[in-house]
Amino acid sequence: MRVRDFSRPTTLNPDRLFGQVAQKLAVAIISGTFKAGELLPNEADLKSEISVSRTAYREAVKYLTAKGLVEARPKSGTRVAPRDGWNLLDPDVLSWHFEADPNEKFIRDLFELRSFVEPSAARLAALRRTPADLARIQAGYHGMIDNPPYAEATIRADLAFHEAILAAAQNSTLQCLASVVSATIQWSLLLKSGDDQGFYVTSLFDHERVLDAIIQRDGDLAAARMSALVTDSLNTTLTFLAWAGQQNTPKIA
Amino acid sequence: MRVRDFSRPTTLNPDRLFGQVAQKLAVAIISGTFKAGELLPNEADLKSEISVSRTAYREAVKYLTAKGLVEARPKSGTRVAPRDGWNLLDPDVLSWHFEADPNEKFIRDLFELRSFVEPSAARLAALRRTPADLARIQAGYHGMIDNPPYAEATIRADLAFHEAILAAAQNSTLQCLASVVSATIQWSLLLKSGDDQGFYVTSLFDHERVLDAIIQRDGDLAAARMSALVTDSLNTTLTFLAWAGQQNTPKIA
DNA sequence: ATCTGCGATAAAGTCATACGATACGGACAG
DNA sequence: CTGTCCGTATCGTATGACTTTATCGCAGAT
Repeated sequence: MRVRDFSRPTTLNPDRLFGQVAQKLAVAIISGTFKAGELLPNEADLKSEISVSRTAYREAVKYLTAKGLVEARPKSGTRVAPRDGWNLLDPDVLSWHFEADPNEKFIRDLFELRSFVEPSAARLAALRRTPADLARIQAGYHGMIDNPPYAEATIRADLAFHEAILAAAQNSTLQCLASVVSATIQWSLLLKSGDDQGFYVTSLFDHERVLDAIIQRDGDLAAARMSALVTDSLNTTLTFLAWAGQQNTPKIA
Repeated sequence: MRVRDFSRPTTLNPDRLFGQVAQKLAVAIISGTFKAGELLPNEADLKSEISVSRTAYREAVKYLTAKGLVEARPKSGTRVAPRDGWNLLDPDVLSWHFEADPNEKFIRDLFELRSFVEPSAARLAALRRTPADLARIQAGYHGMIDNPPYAEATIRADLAFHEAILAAAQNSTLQCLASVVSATIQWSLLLKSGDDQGFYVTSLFDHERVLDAIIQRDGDLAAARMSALVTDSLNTTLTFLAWAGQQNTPKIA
């Protein structure tokens, strides 16, 4: 399931060697290749898998430790942490999920969280937006309608639209959830690519209505419309997930 | 402002050397000792501050990199990242904030986010709770009323109460926000310690009403009552913040 | 036979050193 | 004053040795 990831820059640098190792390990953990037990014998993996120095390996492990994926203890080895210890909201962790098979439960959870947060964020954005904020939001919207459906530029504009709304809410912690919103958007676009155009025009209309409410500075309206947008997005995504679930073996965690 | 931190176990191990270095650096960054520019000359800090090997130092930096606090570039040095790049929702990052002076804007932001998320979580908890979930929630509540006000056991029970509700919502991403809820609770308890008892009984009553709604499996009621609980908690905290702001110099970022 | 305690051991943690890559900045020449 | 070049500072990576720690097994005692 290797797919294009349009996430805003994560903290991990894939150019660096340790970054590649971290990514490789992380994807293996998230995919379930490594369960929640003991894992990779340090030196063995070091020498065999990819010839990499202990330094690079250890720094990769530290990176994963910081995100709660693994926990290393002096004697028992480096274990994969239980899933409820992972920082699922971390941009890197979210991004790594795109490299693994879609986890329906997880995607539903993300949408659910988004449905709690983003309408409220839209309300605040309508009330607190600065002229610069509004310009960013409008730029995102225009980027969506000025580009062909499902084009990379369109997706980027979509993400920019939602990020701009979160930024306009003037709440630093809400901005940290931008990666959650980005992730759900990307999942929905990815999963329903090649689908009919009905969903697409609906989505555009939903965005326009949100933008309109924010322009009017109508908080409640913005929240309601953003709520509708998220619901629509979720429904189309679920439609595909249900369809895909019937196709092959439904391996839902 | 060093205070007792009752957070659930973070991923950082303070027993390890690199963990102490990471904590030290992180607090310095969050406190604003290091701004968003160049920072600590590697070797100089290495040799002077605390005699620590390059390995420990580098792994500490990698840990902070993973949380978005710093970004190291091959030549220009290790810079402190701009604040909007920090993973403010990370348990460690939240925890480190307790070591710095209270940042009113940040605390307000945390409460705002909590007010968006926790009522919805309470609604789900009322609808999806298992018997085990309910037992956990009730255990938390009883821990609050069976212990003296502001005792450590009471605070732990308070945190457990809210964590149990988040867990009962059966949404893994909501559980990741438990640290946000914990942080706001601790800020409110910390800031208004030594205050009058009125707030305390109000808080207990708020909790009881939430529990009652969850027992009744009334989602809307649970959401409304949790919303009231958060509002009350925020108001008492703001009361103190405003009062404290008049006392000494209001250095609010 | 079960429990207790101590030591061997394995793995992570830490330290020291070395070399390579790179970007910043200053020196020198035009 | 400007442009080029080289030195240097700093991070990235590699390697080897030593230390700390916690687990496991063995031995002894109850």
